[in-house]
Amino acid sequence: MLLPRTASTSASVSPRASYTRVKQHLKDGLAAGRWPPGALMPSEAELVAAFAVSRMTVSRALRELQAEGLVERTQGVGTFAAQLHKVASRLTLRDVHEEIVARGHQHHAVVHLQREEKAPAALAAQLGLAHGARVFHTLIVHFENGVPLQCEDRYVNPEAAPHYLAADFTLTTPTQVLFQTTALWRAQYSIEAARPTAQEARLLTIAPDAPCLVVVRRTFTRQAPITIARLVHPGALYSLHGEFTP
Amino acid sequence: MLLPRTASTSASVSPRASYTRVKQHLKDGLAAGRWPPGALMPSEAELVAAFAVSRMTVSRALRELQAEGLVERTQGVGTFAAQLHKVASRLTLRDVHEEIVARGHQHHAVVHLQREEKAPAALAAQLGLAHGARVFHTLIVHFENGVPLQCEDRYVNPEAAPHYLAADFTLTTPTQVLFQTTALWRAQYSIEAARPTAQEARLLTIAPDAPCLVVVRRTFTRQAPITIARLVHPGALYSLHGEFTP
DNA sequence: CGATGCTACTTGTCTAGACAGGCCTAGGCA
DNA sequence: TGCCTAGGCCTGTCTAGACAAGTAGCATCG
Repeated sequence: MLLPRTASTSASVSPRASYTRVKQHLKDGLAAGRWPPGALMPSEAELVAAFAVSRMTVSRALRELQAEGLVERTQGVGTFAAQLHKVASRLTLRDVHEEIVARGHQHHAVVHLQREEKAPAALAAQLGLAHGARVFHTLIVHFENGVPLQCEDRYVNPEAAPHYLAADFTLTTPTQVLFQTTALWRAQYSIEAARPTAQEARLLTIAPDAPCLVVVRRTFTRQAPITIARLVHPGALYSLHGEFTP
Repeated sequence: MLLPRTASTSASVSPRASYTRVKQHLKDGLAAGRWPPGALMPSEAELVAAFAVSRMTVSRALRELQAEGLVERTQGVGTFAAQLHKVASRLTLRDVHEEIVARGHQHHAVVHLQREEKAPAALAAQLGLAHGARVFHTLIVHFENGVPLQCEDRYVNPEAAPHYLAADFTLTTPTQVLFQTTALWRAQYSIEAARPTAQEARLLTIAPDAPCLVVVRRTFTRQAPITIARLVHPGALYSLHGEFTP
């Protein structure tokens, strides 16, 4: 059976993959408001007839739209246009070093602390360690083109990354070291605005009452916590950006 | 051909869907570090033999792992374990009202401004309007259990949502109105820490130098901008949270 | 009138093939 | 030695069917 190659709907490029054509047709309709949120969309059988392709092909197109959050499907009932705002905004956090390099700028780091400590009670509990256990502690300031951009205060579970302290953090970043040596399973984080501590203000050379963007990130293997990091950025210099397209 | 139903790998529940079993087996291996980032993973043919399923089935499993960012695939070469930190953290922004209700708290809003204005030059440019065109402007403070949580300063393109001003924003939120009446195509936003303006500090009843979390969000249909919103939250009360699991 | 079962329609999963096209390497040829 | 081609392996896409399982409406039976 020959491909129809009709380029029926949008006059733009028609990718050769059939499932892509079906997806694009449905996306176009959704963007044009042809199916308002909650409306019943064409069934697989109807799309099979309309596009002259096999059911596996339209099934794949619909399944991918479902994974992207654009449609909702219920077995025995049908496919429905989704409530878009539920997925409207997603944000990706990256490693500082990567971020700075991606902007084409220079990155360097100053290590203020790199040692083993006895964990305070609260921290030990968060890292799932025994009371009074020992933890690795690093305090590093990251610079973009010579300007302090991030103060990284990090505690690491020695069981998860026994050789963490051996790394040279002027050449690599804690994130890179930890991702190479541990198998990440789960990550949690919070983002908030706050004043820096006195020490952080000094290290970042900012005023003590300057607003800062504080990201606290916790990562875990499947069994145990790996690390807790507090990342403080001067509010005047740093912002997180994100974008979303269906 | 009968299903093997061997429950070979993990002793946990074995979902009946074959592609899920294949996926889970590979996820387990990745979580256990069997394939460090960049390592070559089993080919489709090997998995077909190992699981006694068809190639479409393992292909689906691998394609979904790729979509989740856990593996990278190259035609003619093979499938490789991904560098996890690139996808490690995603964050979802939600509508204030939904967020407060989801916490089981009371939400109410006070409308300080709801009118048509002549757009300043910079704003008109951002909304893709002619110089001196008219825009809709609302200024609303959202309360959680009586405490001011968000100051929402929003400009709306009248062409995208002609009836925006007719809504009663003590009963609904601008986000809800706009999502019901427009077809969203693209959203952009930035998050940063900053001081509030004098007016914002007064409306939120916080100190003028209190750190605030400021989210600026722009949304677009395929043709034109819909709205620009500045959402200001007291840093002491508000934080964004996110989680990631493979 | 109410409960029950039948039926049509829907999505979910799976198979056993097929062809296309990218990548790499071994072997042949100049 | 250097180039070049032919396989072999890999992923990417697709087909025409099949059975499973969930839903909703309708007809029938008690």
